[in-house]
Amino acid sequence: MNYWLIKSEPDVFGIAEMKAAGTEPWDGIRNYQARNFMRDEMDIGDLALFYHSNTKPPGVAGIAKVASKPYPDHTQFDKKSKYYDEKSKEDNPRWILVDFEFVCETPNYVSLEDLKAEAEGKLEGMAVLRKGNRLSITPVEKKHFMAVCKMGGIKKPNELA
DNA sequence: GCCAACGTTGGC
DNA sequence: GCCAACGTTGGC
Repeated sequence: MNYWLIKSEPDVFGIAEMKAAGTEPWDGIRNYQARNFMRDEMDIGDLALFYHSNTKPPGVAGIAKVASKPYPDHTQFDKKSKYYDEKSKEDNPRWILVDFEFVCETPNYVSLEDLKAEAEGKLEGMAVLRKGNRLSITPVEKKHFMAVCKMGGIKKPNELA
């Protein structure tokens, strides 16, 4: 069981859309490190902090969980998609994703500012707090995941899975 | 809208 | 395989 943080822009696909969709292929990831996490390290049932980026204020808005094994991102073959990748071949797809399933919204929104306030406390070392971090998927330590859940008002994060 | 950080591309 | 140019992310 691993824990993650996934970023999404709420103007494009936020926790509300995630809730409405139920399950959603996490497509459009075009970064090898992020792809490798999905392809190599995620398992069904892994939990993720759903983070709103590029918004005011940025922060954790909910929880999602991995709902599929890794499989090719169909948008890479779709010429009409902005994620189309002409260098990717169907018999050797470059971009791999997993589905995420809505779990819950956090009763309290945990802003980046709130997270930063614990950067030298209970969230010390958390990837999203490191300067210059742009990675859209990062691993999260269990203790950090639990701490963020508590900050978000989730009383029993152990029972989410 | 700015810009720092940093990943990717492509010439050599 | 180096590295300059370029593009993107994402906080501010």
